[in-house]
Amino acid sequence: MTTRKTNGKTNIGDRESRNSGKSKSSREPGGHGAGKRSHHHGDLRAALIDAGVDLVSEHGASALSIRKVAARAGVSHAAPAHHFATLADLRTAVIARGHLKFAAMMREQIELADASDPRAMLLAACRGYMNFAFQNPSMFHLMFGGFEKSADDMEFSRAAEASYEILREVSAPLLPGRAGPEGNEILVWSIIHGYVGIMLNDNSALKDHADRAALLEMIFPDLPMREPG
Amino acid sequence: MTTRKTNGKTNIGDRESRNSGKSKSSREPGGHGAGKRSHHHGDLRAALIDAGVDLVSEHGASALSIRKVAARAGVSHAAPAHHFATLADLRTAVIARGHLKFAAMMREQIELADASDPRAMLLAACRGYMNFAFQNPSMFHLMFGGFEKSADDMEFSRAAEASYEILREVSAPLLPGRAGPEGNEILVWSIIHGYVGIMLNDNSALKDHADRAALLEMIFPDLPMREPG
DNA sequence: CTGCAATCTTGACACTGTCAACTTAACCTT
DNA sequence: AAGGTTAAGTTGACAGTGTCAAGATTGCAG
Repeated sequence: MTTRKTNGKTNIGDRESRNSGKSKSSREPGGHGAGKRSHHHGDLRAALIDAGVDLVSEHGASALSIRKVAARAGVSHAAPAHHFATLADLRTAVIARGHLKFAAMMREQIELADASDPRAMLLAACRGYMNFAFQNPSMFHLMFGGFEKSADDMEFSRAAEASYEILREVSAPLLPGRAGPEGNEILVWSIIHGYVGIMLNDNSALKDHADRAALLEMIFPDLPMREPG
Repeated sequence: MTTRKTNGKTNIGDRESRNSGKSKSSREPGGHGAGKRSHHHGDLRAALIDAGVDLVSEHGASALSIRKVAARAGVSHAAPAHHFATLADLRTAVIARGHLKFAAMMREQIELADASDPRAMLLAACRGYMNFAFQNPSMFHLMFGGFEKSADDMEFSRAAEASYEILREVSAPLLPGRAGPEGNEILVWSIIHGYVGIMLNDNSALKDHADRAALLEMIFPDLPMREPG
């Protein structure tokens, strides 16, 4: 039986918030570089991604839908097709956006750390990793939960690569162990990725480890690192 | 434009494979224990889960659908409702089935290992873990990819707990390090879970590590273990 | 100013989960 | 055994989904 929502939210397609507040007649169609921002809507592609990010954050990874982002952006259900041919394309763009924030949150912590202390740098990156995952669990699931992505999205590829590059950087000072340089990088990566994945999967017994920042330091083994200098 | 399937498979609802081969009049309604196996169909609940497992294996974690498992079991689209009230319930049952195989594959490897060598036992469990994940990637995603589950499913809870118990067992001989006994258990778990998760997420550079069994031994740090006795 | 191409709209189709009402079959009571 | 209750199956409907097709609108290029 469980609980059922009888039929909430019938007011999906409320238009009228089309160009709210933005510049209406001062469109300044000049350069401005990357954005398409040409026709009716100000910048629909970006608005759809924004809506998608919110949607995922509010209702989970599998709540991302073409029709809902269209409604949120105030356009018809078929409008997104001109920017994202399939749902996977939209999803990939949203994931790319997620990777930007993911990388930003890691860099944020890294810049607070002592740059001359490789271990502090590594732990800082992992702290940023965890902060992102626990503050955006749905986005994390969307990014790493095995959803289909359009492989040819360059924006996504670059954003994802930027994230991985950070982990490569902080793993670089590790002295190669049995597994070689690449092996240690994978090790660090596996630990933090696996730890977060487990914690997000509501696994009862381990969930109540409140002080994750402290646990982070403890959970890492004594990886051999180069001397600072 | 990507590739599109014009409109394949219109023959969804082919009935006629209702009781194919099974005992038709010799239903033997006696004890036989757990199964409900009472009315029209032989054992619809199990058949639906079977179909669900196949469906996930063939078309991915998000291809699991009530109507498709119903069609595969040869019943109407609303028949599953009497066994699984919602899609999340069906999904949870399929995941429970996955955990059974997951645990079995770990135990399979453990029993091949030298029981007096704790490290061999731990590596064996992890080998089974990896075997399951790489042979059933879609099921792995379904199990750990953040899909909604019905929390009150006892069959699932027991199956999942059985899996975790195996990891606890093989982690037990670890000597407590900085993180304490529980910390080391989480560490082992994180490494294998994270490694598999990363490998399944087609992350370019690391994908071509062919010999995973060999890498498995290398990637583990030198965790302190009790002497065999 | 005329065409064109990009953008957005409406409409349709097949598919989905879920609910409601109905039919049927198995069991339980008398 | 007859009858009633209920579980297990059916058809039908509804809202919501991705996606395609065709028409309308807009801004820019010629």
